[in-house]
Parts: sequence; C-alpha cells; structure tokens
Amino acid sequence: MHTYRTHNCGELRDTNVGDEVRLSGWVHRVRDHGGLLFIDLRDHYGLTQCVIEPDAEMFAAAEEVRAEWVIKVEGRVEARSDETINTDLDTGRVEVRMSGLEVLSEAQELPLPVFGEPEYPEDIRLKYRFLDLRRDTLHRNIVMRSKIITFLRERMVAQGFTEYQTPILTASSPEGARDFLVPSRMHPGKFYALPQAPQQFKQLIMMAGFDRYFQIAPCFRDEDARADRSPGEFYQLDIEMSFVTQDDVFGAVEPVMRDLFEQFSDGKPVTKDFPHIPYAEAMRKYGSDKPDLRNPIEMEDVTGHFRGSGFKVFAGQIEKDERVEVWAIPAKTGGSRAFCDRMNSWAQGEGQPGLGYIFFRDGRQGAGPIAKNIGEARTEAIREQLGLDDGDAVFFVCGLPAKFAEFAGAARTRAGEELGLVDHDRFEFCWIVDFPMYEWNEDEKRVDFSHNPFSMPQGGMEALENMDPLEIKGWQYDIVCNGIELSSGAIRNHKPEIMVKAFEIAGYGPEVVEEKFGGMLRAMQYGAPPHGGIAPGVDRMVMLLCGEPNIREVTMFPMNQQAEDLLLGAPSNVSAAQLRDLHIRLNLPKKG
RNA sequence: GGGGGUGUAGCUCAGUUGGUUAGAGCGCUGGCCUGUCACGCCAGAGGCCGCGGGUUCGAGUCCCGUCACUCCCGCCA
Repeated sequence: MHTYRTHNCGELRDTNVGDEVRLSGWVHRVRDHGGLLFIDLRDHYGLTQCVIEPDAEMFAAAEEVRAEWVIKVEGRVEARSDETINTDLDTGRVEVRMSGLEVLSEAQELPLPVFGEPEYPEDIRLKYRFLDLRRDTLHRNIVMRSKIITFLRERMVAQGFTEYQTPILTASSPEGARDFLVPSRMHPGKFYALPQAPQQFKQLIMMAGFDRYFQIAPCFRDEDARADRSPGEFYQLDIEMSFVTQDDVFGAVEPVMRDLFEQFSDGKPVTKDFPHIPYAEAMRKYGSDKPDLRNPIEMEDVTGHFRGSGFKVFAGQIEKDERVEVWAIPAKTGGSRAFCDRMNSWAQGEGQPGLGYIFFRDGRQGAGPIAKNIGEARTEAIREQLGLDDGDAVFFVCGLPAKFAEFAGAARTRAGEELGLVDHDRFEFCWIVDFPMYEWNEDEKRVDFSHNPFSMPQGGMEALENMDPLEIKGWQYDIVCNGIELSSGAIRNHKPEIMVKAFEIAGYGPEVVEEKFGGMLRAMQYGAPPHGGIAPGVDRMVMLLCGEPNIREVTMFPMNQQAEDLLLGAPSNVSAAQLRDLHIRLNLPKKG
C-alpha cells in the first residue's frame, strides 16, 4: 500500500465499497457528535467524508484534529444508507470508516478560513495566498486558467504554429509604457529592460524565415494597476504570421477564440461570425472602439432635426460650427421621468452640463423640455427615425463628436445596464478594423501614432505621401469581447522606406529611427516578408471565462495595487554589496 | 501624482442625537451529544474601536492630520 494514499479524495464510488483504502489530505470540516465524529477530508481532487465511532482505537486522536491539519486516514469504504447520501458530493454515496489516523502536519488557528466563500480583505488573502488558493473558487479559477492555456497551445500547434521563446532581458523601448529596468553589472550605467511585449522579436522571427510563430508570452509594463490589470506583468497569446493579409490573421485567430469560449463558457452562447466594424462606425454607433455588443442600443445622428429648431442650446451650437453634431441614444423602456432624471443627474456627476431627453407616452406623444422646444413635427421625426414607442426614451448629446463620443458611449452603457437591456449570459465578439494611423495630440500640437508605429498604412507609401495624415487608416485591428479589448494587432510595415516616412510624419527623423529601431530597420533591408499578427491577452480571456471582474481572482500569486508581493516581500531592500556590483548609489526621496 | 470608499475580537460585520460595562455570527478553549455534511446545545476566553493630535465634563461616534487596503482618473505604443 502506498505510503500516503491509495486513492485521492474525489475518487471513491459505490464500486469501491468494501475496499481498504488510505487517503491523505486537509481536514476541511469536523463534525463531532460525541458518539460519532465526521471528518471531511479534502485534496485537489475532491472531498471524502470519513467517520469514526468512540470504540475505535483512534477516536481520541480524531477528536484532536482541527481545520486544515494534514492527515492520513485508513479505513474501509462503506456505502451510506439512503437517507445519509449527500448528492452534492461526487463521493457522497460512500464514506470511509476510519481504522487508522496519522497527523502529517498541524495548522495554527487560521487567519483566513478555507471553508466557505465569504470575501476577505485583499491584504490578508495575499499574505496568506497559500490558504486563499485552497479555497474552492480560486482553486478552480487557477485550474481553469491552466486548461485555457493548454487549449490555446494545442490549437495553435494544430494550426501549424510553433512556439518560440524570446528574451526576457532586452532593450528599453522609446515608445509605449514605462519600462522595468535591470541594471547591468558588466556595463556600468547601462540597463536592460523587461519586454513590454515581444513585438520586435516576433517581427524579427518572421524576417528570419520562421513562419507562424506563437508564444504564451510574459509582458512587463511598469504602470499602475487596475482591477483588470496587474501591476507589472501579464501574459499574451502572442501570434505572428508571414505572407498574410488582415483576413488571414482573422481566419487563424477567430476559430481559436470562438472554440475556446464555446468550450469553456459553460453553455453561454458565443458569436459565430465575428462582425468587422470600422473604427469610425464603432465610435459613431457605440461611442467606443471596444463596444459591448450585448447592449442593443445603437446611437444615431439626429443633427438635422435640431438645426434651426426652437431648442436654442443645440441649434445655436450647430449654427456656429458646422462640425457640431447631435447624437441620439435611444433607450427602449426608459420612458419615465424618474429614469430620465436619474440619467441627467448621473451626467452632471460626470462633469457634463446635463443629458437632454425626450420620452414618449400617451399615444407616442413626446414629453420633456426638449420636445416642447422643438415642437411636435420634429419630435415625431426623431421618434420615427429611431423607431421608438410609448414607454421609450431618447437622450441627446451635442457638440464636436471627437469630444463627446466617449461620454456618449458611457451614457449608452449606463442606459443599457440600468434598463436591463444587456444580456450578461453571452459572449459577443467583434473585430474593430480600419483604425486611424495617426491622431492629433492636442497637448503638444502635433501628429502622433495612434496605435502601433510598426503597422502598415492602408495605401502604403502613396497614402503617406499624399493624404492628410489624420485621414490615413492602418491595417490595424482589435478583437473585442463584451466591451473588453482582448487584443490589438496589425499587418506590419515591412518596407524600410515606409517606416522612415511613417516616423517622419510623427516627427521623428531618420536618425531617431536608426538609433531606436536600428535592428528592425536593418532586418527590413535584407528581405523582409509581408507579415502580421495579434496578441490576445490571456489574463483577460481567463477573467471573462471565469466571470471574474478582478485579475487577482485568476492569478496564482498576484501583487497588490501598490505592486508589492505581500507573501514573499517584493520589492525588497538589497545589500550594499549588491548595489556596489551594479555601480548603483541610492538617491532616495526625502520623507514628508 | 489626484479623487472616492473602507478600517471596531483571529475573520465577517452591527454599534442610535456624543453618554454607564463596545455587541452578534464564524473561528478558538472547555463540557454535552450515535448520522452529520453551514450538525446541534451549554459555558468561557478574546478589543490601543488603524495610528497621532484636537473639540468636549465625556469620543468607536465630531474635527484635523497620517497610515494601510481597495476602486477610479492620470498612465497603459
């Protein structure tokens, strides 16, 4: 018989009745009836009820055990009587009649109970993560994460991709997030950086002639945390392919995502064919480049109905600036003054002057101040355009779309959520395509890359030379699920002269490109294949599939919001000798 | 760097207009209990009310500061 166990704690069934078995695990729960004592023994696999009676030799020892002690139990598997079967347990038809018990390891009084699922303070959970991880939901989330990653690897390999590893110690990149730096011992005053993503490496892999790369890639960015963003590190399903168009990338990635979500979504429906939504259309309809398509509300331009109308607040703005538009946010079933006023005061809380509205009642009559001001005919035209009826409402935002789109999108989200129009039990995917290559940086009054500077502009060199930079679109795309951006990707620029020109438009001279991206530029000069890729965020996929709003619920050993590891104590002080080796002298901020 | 929330027993929380000895559940200790599976019953221990200062005859409660955790903004090509 094995030293510790013949079976695991989730294994025993009717067919084992009569077997002499040995189980090891944690004491999940003890129920001491005096004349009869139950121990629920738990391990990774499940829970088995063990029972002992006072005449048994080990009874005194059994009365001593406490929650989370590690014990070894021996005994005979017995069938439970009909009235004592527990259908909630896989092992609930049997129990182990204890004849032997050995304590393998005792536990102090717990700072954090393993039994039950109430919420506990994050700092205690993180300090005692090993206990937290024993708890059922978190334990299952972590296992789910592993299964998801295994699925991704298997599918990628099956589709002809190969996993290659890229360096962890690399060069600091001039664009993007703040880098984590690692001081060089051999080169005083110089630093490595941890990769924000293997972006340049995966393109070099394509240029080196390896086709179809993927990697479950660790990425490091020294940015502040959010609920859905760990401080410091996260994982991407990093993908790159040679000789491909945008549609080839979609064709490779979309089935993997759809099948992944169908397999792990617990029966929730998943989008069959991901719609392709141009960036401009997404902004106009949803006020966001990561729209939640579970929300049925689509915004519409209703500027014409307000031009020259009696609602002077809007009409005046339209008069003054031809770029001013009015967008309507139709809200089915939102047609009550109480709801409209609630939306209005929410908008004021967001720093807006308010949120104008019309709601319809009594035979499609428009109600509210705006309806009064613009009159029946215009009100009816708006109602007609949006297909609204009694009991519905519509909200309006007016101004320059670039300025109000984000707020309009937030109002759309809020109306959809408050009115219960959003179906939470589904996964709605889409591709957002045709992102602008550049955007206007208002602070610095100049043109900036809006996405990835390595992307191929649509129209290539000709577009860069002849078009208004702000009109140029890139072969850049995002994959979005339920309002969450899972990934950005692009068809890359593989021509050195286009790269130089693209950077020139953003204000970087050829010497800057040479200095910062010399390696990439050289690679392009020696035969670079057209290539492209994408990098869906693994953590966010796992969050969606586990239904967890917080990334720490799907991460085994997360840091807290202040980027500290409370279990192992990182970051930590280092010795003077270590600093000397690295040629570093501390220059600490003054206290207070 | 900025804004919001929270902080009372090992843990989750309650605590009235400022007023005697700060409570409950879980856990812990002891006792009882032969079919529980959130077992039940009885008793007990356990508190710098985050920390510092102030107002007051009197502060868990009001004010100021500070610390910790968290959510958000900035940031995240």
